[in-house]
Amino acid sequence: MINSLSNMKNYNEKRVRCCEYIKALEEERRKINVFQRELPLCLELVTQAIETYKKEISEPTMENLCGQSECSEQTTGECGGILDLFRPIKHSSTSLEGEEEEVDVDDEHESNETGLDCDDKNMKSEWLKSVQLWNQPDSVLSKKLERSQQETETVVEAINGNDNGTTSHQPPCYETSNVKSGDDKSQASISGRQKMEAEKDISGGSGGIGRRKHRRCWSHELHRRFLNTLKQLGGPHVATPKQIRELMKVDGLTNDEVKSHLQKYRLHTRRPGQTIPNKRDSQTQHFVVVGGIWVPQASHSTANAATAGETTIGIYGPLQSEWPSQSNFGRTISEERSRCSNKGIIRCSSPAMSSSTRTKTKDPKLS
DNA sequence: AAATAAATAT
DNA sequence: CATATTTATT
Repeated sequence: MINSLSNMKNYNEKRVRCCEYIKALEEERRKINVFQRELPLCLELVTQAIETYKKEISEPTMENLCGQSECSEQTTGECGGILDLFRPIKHSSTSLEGEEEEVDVDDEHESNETGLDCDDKNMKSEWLKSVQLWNQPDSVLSKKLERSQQETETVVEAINGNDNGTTSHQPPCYETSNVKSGDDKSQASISGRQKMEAEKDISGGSGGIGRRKHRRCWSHELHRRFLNTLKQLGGPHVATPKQIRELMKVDGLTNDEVKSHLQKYRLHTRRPGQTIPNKRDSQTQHFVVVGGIWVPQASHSTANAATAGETTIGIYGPLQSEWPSQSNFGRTISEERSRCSNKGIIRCSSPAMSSSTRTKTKDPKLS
């Protein structure tokens, strides 16, 4: 008797929780709806989850007796139900594809990113294209929900820049808002942000205008996209910031940001490793600096390859995963420059001439 | 305190 | 648009 009673009670409780959960899920779904295009699977997942739960509470058959399964353990994460849901659906992908642009040709290489790809892999066909990538509308900071949200969040964040949740180091990503050392969630982050903005008030004084722009965080995903775009445009040296930005179709991304990133990339992107074995050609080493990098003049296609962009991997090597972790750069370039002018070495920097050459009609191939 | 990503200035 | 310099963050 008692037993059944407590069971009953138990069940009711569960039911209530389920309802709450469903509600939360629905709300969630509303939010993701915006991303319909880019996160169709997420949407689907959530939808299915909702349906499932609804079904569950509408037909209270045996589980109440068994007293376990379903929502009960949502707290501990990985509510079995949901997970189960995930599995089957997950692979179903493929359903959507198509879409307008499929900028993503690529990937021959890259993405060794251990952890985070999985999902990424599946839906990577195309992610957002006109979605707000960063500055979350801050209005709604949903954090009421646990796991399920994290799933979606993870995806978004991957793009958005903060790759927490999944693996990943902690690359210097200091977007104004979140996650520093993993503690200041929710409220803290908000106040933090506000404070920051207040402090950001450079310009000294009165106006309050002229606060510095918030830093854009180039997440892996974003960078990946950047790279792809770059590739499409024919290499870092022929691609121009504007083109890149346009091709990337990432909402909110500005020319300047792209420009800056491109600059950094160009800087970094010339790893000395392996590019110039230079052991060959023991004679005088005639070097040409092409696009800022040293290159043995001897080789036939030198300029060709370089200017043509097109997989100048030999030279720009690391178009792949990441650019050389970090090392010296920067200062060296100017030094090199000056040196070459001094020594009288031929320097044919493509960008220089390209700027004049290329105007509307970009034709890098044509030297 | 050095290193570096990003913003801004030329 | 390319580079140089400054600023901000870790």
